[in-house]
Amino acid sequence: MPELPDVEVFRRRVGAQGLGRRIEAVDVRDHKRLHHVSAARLERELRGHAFDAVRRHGKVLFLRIGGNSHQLVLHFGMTGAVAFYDDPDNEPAHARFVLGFDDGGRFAFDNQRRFGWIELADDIEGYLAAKGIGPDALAFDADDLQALLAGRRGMIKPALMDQETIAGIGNVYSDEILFQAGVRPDRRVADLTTQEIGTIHCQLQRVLETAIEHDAAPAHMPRTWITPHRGGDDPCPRCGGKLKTRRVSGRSAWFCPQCQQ
DNA sequence: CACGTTGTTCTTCC
DNA sequence: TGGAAGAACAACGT
Repeated sequence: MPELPDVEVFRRRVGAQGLGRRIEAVDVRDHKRLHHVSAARLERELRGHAFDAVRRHGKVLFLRIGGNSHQLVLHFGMTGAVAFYDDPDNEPAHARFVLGFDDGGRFAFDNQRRFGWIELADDIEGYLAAKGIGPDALAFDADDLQALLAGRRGMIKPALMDQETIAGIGNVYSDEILFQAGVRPDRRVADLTTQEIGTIHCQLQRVLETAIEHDAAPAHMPRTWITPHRGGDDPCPRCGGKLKTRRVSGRSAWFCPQCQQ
């Protein structure tokens, strides 16, 4: 489920392998992935150009098209990745959008469950403003978080997941942040102390940065994390007690009732 | 085969 | 009132 760490890994992949390569073929395999842009327009804007910059904001990836300075916008929904490959046999199984470079290499937007989308934007700031997407989760301090959460009446987990409040955190990492911070997902934001919000901010940074260092692969996360134990009968990695799951705001939250208050 | 997963949209509710 | 939460939706592999 591509959240901020996953998309950051994709950003680095594009930065390392996707810049400066001239695009000569544009292959839209699934037209329903295109939002507010036709395949013809996309082909016209991409062909003959190369990406010259790549940025991430929250869960959204922006590839700047050199020459016209438009942004190719990628959102992955709940599944997906970007892939570079030379041998067509190495194409990912669910490539919905494929670019061919003039050096023979290819780029694929892989999106098994087709909840992702592709757009074209004039500029990043305008796109984020139009979508109402809030500040990136790695771009603010504890005081900012305090301000972002001020006046909220709901629970902390959905607040962390609200992309208009904070961009980049989804179901899995919100649980991990709250587990590390020792705060239950269903705690009311209004009842949190300044110190608890400070702890949440600290863990938010640490969890996301650590996840990026581990290539956002759940199996590679520290054993002291709850993420690798989601969905199973594993005991709490911290106290050995029984983990609990509960629907919070329509999502399954996993937490430890002993370690989290 | 019901489930789980995301963002969006609509509805319900305090 | 309006902010939150919930339900439905779109897709598909397990």
